[in-house]
Amino acid sequence: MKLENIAHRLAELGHPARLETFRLLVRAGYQGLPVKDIQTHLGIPQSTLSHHLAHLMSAGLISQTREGRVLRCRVEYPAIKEVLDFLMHDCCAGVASPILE
Amino acid sequence: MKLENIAHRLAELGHPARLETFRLLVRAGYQGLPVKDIQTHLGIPQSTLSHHLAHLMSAGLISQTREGRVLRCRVEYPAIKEVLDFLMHDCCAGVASPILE
DNA sequence: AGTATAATTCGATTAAACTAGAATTATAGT
DNA sequence: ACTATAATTCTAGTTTAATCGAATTATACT
Repeated sequence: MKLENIAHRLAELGHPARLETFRLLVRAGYQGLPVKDIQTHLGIPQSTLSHHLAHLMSAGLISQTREGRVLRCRVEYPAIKEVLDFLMHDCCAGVASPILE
Repeated sequence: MKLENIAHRLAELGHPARLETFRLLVRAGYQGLPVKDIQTHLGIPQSTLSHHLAHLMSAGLISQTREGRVLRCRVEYPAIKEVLDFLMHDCCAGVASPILE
């Protein structure tokens, strides 16, 4: 995993609306959430949310599957795991102790 | 720790030059690195790097101490630990297994 | 005092992100 | 076919980030 890709994912998580969305989706687990439900929780316009979801998609942090009229969003766990692995291992190699203390 | 602050830190880490800088500083450990050394590693103009360092400072991710003409930069470990804790616990509460598998 | 080095701040430009209303697409139900 | 709902895409305005040369500040050395 290239540093640029990790930076991209961190940047996409680095917006309050997107981080809140991501947290909601993580808490929703495997079943995920429809876009509408996310919008209800965040209370922002559809077009703005759609734009943020496109950002999270572009970084591979979430996926979407259509179920009739509903688009269901889910966390892409391997993607967030790569980010965590980078921060914990590649990035912090050899100095784990100050992090973990 | 408020979600907005975590988002701010993630956003500041979400730039290749800054993430590379942060990785260098983590690897340098407690002794940190002078700005000059970081600049040599990254190969970008001083003013651009200074701007990125100010960003990392604003998020509390690094600190700087002057030693004569040299400004030494260090990782603020508690700050990055809060980010990791958020991603691992607050954000991923109750669904640790898909992350850890 | 004069010179050199480290690093920031200033200033200006370019590029990208954010926001959201309006229009559009896609699907479901009657 | 018509209507309603879910969601995106279009379009445009505003704001913020990124870049970097030039000027400035701060310190050290001789």
